[in-house]
Amino acid sequence: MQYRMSTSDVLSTPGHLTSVAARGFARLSEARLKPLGFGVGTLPVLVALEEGRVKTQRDLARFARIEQPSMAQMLARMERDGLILRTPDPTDGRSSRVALTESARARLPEACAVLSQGNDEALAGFTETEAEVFISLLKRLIGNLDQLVKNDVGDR
Amino acid sequence: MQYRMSTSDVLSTPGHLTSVAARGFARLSEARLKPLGFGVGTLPVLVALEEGRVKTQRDLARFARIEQPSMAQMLARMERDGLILRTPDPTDGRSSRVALTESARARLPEACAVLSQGNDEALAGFTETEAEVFISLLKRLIGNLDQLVKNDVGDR
DNA sequence: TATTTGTACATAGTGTCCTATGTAACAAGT
DNA sequence: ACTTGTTACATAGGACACTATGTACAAATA
Repeated sequence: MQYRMSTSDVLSTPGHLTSVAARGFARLSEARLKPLGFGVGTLPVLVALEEGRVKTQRDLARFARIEQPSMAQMLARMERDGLILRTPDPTDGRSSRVALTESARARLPEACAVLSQGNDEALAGFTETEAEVFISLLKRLIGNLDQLVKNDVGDR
Repeated sequence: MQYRMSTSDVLSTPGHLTSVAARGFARLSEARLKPLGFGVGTLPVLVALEEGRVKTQRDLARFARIEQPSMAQMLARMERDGLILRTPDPTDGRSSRVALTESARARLPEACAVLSQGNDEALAGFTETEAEVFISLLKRLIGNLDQLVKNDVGDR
């Protein structure tokens, strides 16, 4: 389309704007979750584990949409911080079963409330429809990006 | 609003979705900029410097919307990689003037084209209006987040 | 059964961003 | 001129993500 990109343009790019928005969310959530002893990246893992449907590192990574090494590192931090426990899987010698600690389980509802609250505040001034449209467009965008990344990066 | 957050909910949260989208953009751009010798985070800096209006670390940080230490680290990497040069500011002993190297300036237009192309592809299937609406909602969201972060984190 | 292929995880190294804190230079007010 | 406050940057340390690569176990196949 446009082979030239000026100062004003870069800042209005979807790529840059989503980055700014994501970092805003992260900073806010970080600040609010810290008193509860959680980090931003841990929440998807905690919620997935709470229901007990997901137990392995592989499934957690797919659920949270991060790569396997990122999840490995995340679980290491979470284990260090007493949020999870890992026990060897009896049926598969390569794998571990991940479980929430009682302490983490106890604090989780509060964290979810805080996060939910933050999302609502971030959407202040949005009508119900606007919020829905925004989410729907975001999901379509993500679908496109998934395809592009798959082709470009040569994943899987 | 809702004090309970189930497995399905977390994934549809604006916070999580923007994070996924931002990482998708980053991975894609990363892969495409790498052959040109640029990283994702460098582009805002390069574009700002190209026009010559912004020269100091402080202004670059404000422009790219990252914190000062992040920009310091970024400039260090860019200097290491031969993208920029720093010369002491004659009028202010604390500050440095940052300038593009010729090599970086030469490769910049190609990088901008690549980035612009990626943004277009990410918006595939979006009507013109949808794209505009999306950007506009994103900006409003960012405005809200800025306020929230300012209050919560206690910036400045 | 032996070999090959695939899967789950670990490790190493890096990029990008953050907060917290220190230091040196400038600017203002007394 | 001197103190005080502000500003620009540096440094330390950590979170969270990625790619690239190695290893051990499982599954499939010859």
